[in-house]
Amino acid sequence: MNGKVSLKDVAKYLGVSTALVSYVINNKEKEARVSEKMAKKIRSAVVKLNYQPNQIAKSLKSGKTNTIGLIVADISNPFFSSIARIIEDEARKKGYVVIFGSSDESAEKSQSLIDVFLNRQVDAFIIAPAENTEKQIKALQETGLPVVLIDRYFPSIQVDSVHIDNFQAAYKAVEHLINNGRKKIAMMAYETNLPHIQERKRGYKAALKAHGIRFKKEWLKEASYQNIEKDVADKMNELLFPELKVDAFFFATNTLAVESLKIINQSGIKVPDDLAIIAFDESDAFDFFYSPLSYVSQSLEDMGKGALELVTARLKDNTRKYTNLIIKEKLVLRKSCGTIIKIK
Amino acid sequence: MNGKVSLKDVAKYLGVSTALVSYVINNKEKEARVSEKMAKKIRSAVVKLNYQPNQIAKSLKSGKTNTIGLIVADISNPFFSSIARIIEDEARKKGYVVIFGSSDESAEKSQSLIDVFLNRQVDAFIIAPAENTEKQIKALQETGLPVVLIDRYFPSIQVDSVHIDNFQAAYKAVEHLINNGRKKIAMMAYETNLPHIQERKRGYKAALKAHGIRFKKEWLKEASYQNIEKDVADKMNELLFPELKVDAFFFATNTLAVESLKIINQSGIKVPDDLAIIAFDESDAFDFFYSPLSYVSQSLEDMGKGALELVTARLKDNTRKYTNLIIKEKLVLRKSCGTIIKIK
DNA sequence: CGCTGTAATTTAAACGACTAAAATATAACT
DNA sequence: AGTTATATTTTAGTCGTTTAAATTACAGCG
Repeated sequence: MNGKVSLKDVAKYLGVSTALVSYVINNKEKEARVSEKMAKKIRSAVVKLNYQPNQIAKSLKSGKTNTIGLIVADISNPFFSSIARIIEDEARKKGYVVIFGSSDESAEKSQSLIDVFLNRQVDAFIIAPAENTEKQIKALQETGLPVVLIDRYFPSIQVDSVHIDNFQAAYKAVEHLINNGRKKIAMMAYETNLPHIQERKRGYKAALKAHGIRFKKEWLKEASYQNIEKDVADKMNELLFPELKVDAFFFATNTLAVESLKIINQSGIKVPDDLAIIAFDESDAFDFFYSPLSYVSQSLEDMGKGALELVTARLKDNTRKYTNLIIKEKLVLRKSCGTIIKIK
Repeated sequence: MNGKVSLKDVAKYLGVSTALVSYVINNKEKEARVSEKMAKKIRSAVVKLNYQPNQIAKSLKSGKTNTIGLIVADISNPFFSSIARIIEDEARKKGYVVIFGSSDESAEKSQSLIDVFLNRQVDAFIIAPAENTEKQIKALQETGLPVVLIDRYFPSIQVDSVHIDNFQAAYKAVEHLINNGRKKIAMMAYETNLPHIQERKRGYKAALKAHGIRFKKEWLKEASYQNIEKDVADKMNELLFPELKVDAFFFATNTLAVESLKIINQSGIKVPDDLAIIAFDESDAFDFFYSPLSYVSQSLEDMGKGALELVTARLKDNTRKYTNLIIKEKLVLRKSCGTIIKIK
């Protein structure tokens, strides 16, 4: 049946000890002073028997599984699956395998995933943390395992992370709307205390203020992650009906944007004439919306590669100081903002 | 540092043997006749010391890793990441963890992923197989591990699989175009011998034939996966310029459709007036294209759940006969086909 | 008190690899 | 031949768990 060939089988086949075979397989012949011809014999037996080392056994001995645990909000969201793809590629290049899980923005699921991965003895974690998981992350770090946060972060704890400057990105996006002559600018965000969203809100408000626009409470709409479809519809409608109360919209994430665009599409409102739009992240929907969306683009490649680098750096030296790798964002401008109205 | 508590630690703490602790932890007190009060003592020590079993060690002993290897063409494609999400959820419910990899439609990458996963001792494979990997799949099966193919399949080998009836789905899609009065219907497919694509082509041709339309070779366009952007652009242009040579298009996958829509968007061609469209799978792009696309929808939920069921069924009984689980597809009709012209 | 039967616990081997240390073989010198 | 040095190979313990088999403890009984 399961003709799994073990080290012992190879040794038995040749009538030698397993130690010899192990040395040769791991290219330790020099240190272990294995004779040339024995090494040759072993190598050919390994090929002939098609011996494949059992990683589980190796892991037990070495304490290393060469596995990275990846936790994101939802792997089916293209933003995360694209990152996952990059992390997967980079990880494999370095001999790692990735196991993944989706937290659905729930602290409980997050903890349960962490526990499962811990029991599986992953060597490191890459996490886009959910709300209220600071303590989890802190505790996880105290196990001594490398933990790298992506996309989101917690200023309150010392931990490696990769993310953009969300304040600045939001500021620039909103400023662009203002420079295009918009004065009543709404924002759709998540109802969350996650710092990256808070920063985006802060950037939004700061841009308004810097340009002498008085922020109005009713401009800032927040949807809950668990109930996004209904929430977005309700909140959007508050601003769109009975009459359009704003002249621009800033969407804090791609999902929020996509959901909102559905409402806008049904509403008869004209983008960018009646309403200018700028969003966060990317989506096929942004390209195919009748007035292609401007958006803040984050380099997922930089994020994924950065995360892997931080992981490997810490695996090498767990005493190094924590790094917040800030990747740069980019404003991609298209039709949805209208043309720039020069401000003298 | 890594204050990992082992069975032995718990045993030492209580001054008993590891066997006792193991029995209690695994709820084998009855069979092993562990005394009530010893069981209680052990349980509380386990809690107090926060003992977490080392899955690696368990796996070595049991030969089971409770891990499923998932191989798809590209995890960043929403079609696959959505399936991955469902498989992940189902797997975790059953105590499994998922490790994944993207083959990029390359037989070599596929083999290398299989090898990596084999060495990791995964308990089962779920694979959307790449072109020319029949032998790999066959060989993999011969190891005795459960293998379930999703989305794609190989009639030439006996293996569990979950997929739609691609012939029928394509047939119905194309027939719908014909019923809407279209007569010159093109298809964009992949340049591949993968049976599911072949079936879609066969369905396309059969539908034409059944309705008395003579298939023209130049209507069937094929793009290579590796060079999709350029290929799609070139092939589309052949049919769109200098003048539009067809009145409808059938796209064999979501990616092909999205790439093609980009060309159509630039071309000034009107959908559905000049050109009717029907596609496969789903995409945000289909919803936001100015003339929302009709498409063949596959239930990814059924596919993912079905795959897990086949896996677990075979884990239970490896002698059961192979099952091809055919899930049903659904034609979602929207603007891109125009209105139905009744055929008396 | 010695015997027996059952209850409770421990021992020890095993999973498959790695590796320090011990053992043996071979060669090189007196 | 005996000694020593060097080359080569084997032994045995370990990682953390499981579990069949062996051992020990204890209660009941004549």
